[in-house]
Amino acid sequence: MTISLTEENYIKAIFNKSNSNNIGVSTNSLSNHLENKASSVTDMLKKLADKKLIHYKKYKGVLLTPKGEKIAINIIRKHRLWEVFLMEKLNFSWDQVHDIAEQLEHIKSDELIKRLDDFLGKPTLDPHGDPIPNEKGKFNEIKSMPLNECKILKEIIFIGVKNHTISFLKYLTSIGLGIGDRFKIEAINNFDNSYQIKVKKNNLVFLSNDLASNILVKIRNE
Amino acid sequence: MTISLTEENYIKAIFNKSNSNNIGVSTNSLSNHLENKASSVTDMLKKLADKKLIHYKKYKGVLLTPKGEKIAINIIRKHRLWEVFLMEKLNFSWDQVHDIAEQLEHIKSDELIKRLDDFLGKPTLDPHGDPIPNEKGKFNEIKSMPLNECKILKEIIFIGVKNHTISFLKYLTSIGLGIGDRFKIEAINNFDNSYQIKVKKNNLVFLSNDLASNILVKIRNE
DNA sequence: TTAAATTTTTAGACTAACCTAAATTTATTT
DNA sequence: AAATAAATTTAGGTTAGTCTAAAAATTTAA
Repeated sequence: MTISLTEENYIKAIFNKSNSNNIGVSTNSLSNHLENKASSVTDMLKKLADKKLIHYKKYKGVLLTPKGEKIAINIIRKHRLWEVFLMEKLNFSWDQVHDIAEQLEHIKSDELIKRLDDFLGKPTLDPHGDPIPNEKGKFNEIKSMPLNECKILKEIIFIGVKNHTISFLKYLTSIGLGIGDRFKIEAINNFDNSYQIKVKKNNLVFLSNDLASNILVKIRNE
Repeated sequence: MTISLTEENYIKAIFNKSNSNNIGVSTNSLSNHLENKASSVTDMLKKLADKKLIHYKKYKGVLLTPKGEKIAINIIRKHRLWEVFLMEKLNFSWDQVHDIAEQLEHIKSDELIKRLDDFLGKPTLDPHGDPIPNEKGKFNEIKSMPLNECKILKEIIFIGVKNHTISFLKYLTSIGLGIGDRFKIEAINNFDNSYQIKVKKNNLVFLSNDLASNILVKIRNE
């Protein structure tokens, strides 16, 4: 069974919009995410259901079947491996890699991905701090938390972001924050729950609570 | 102006089928090459002509405009750079790279190709010995000749192939011949113009004249 | 140089993926 | 619980790229 590029994009969108609770993904949310009309989504959902890639009941939203999920995870694996390649080997900055990886993720060759994975040293995290599933589709979850859930003045490691927009990534770069960086929470302002942090030898940086909620961190030595 | 993947493949096909003489490429030869029907080719030729990518007169065959040629050469550049990547960095063998490069060549990002080129050390030949055009579309031609035009018993360097079929490439590999290898013409049999060559310390290898005509070589120290 | 063969184009259809507008179902208010 | 609003689906069209079958142009051969 062949899966078209468009079908792959729908499957990926359904995966990304799925919550851990088993609520079906709505037609409208897919339509927004894919930037097309709800009626187009309905058409495609019927097609994907025929192919047994999704569970679909009219008006009731949609969930991936195990088969569909396997495909989704494989696309994500490819996307993230290519992102690592683009940053580590071609020196792209982390805000440039997404659009290119969006194209590369559709290249069809299992052998290519196996060799790319080896070439990159079998990475488990992509440049945005997101986990890269292994060949079997297993994610190596690392326990992380949004920065705004840290209520103690401690040394922190920045391991990922929740918000993947380019403007956000550029902003982090501008204040000197990159994946893997260590920083210290110097103060938490109790009037608005904003943060003051110190990255290496840089000056204090002010982060709103909202901003902090989009930064994923791990507490050192844990 | 956006150019679809299908349009890119037609442009590439027209480029490949164009002779140095200015004879237009026929509808049928494109139809054979692209493995679709002549009527489909006609439809697409009209579209490409509207976009000023080809010169097309009904029943008279087709030639690329400078604009079309530029696009063709850029696709070829991308294809060959990816082939180098696949062989040099991912250790694919030369008979495996073509199909994957056929997909990668359509990835759209000038910045990606610039950086890939740097990463590979700005190569001028691909793994099949074909020249890689530079950013400006200029081919760095090297003078080569088919082996069957060498009539002297000399040291030779194998720099490319004319026949790119996988079976041929595999055959060459099986007799120990790879791009860049040096070998010596030990004998030319005048009854059938077949060749006997010696690759490094290997035994003598017999090559029919037909086979020799598909092997491109350069005479050493020239 | 006319007839036959071949090549190419036209005409009309099909599928995938999209659209708009209208109809239907589900959710929210009052 | 009925009325209204929102979400979703259906119906009918569009475009890109393909197809088959028939018509037209070109080439080859007698």
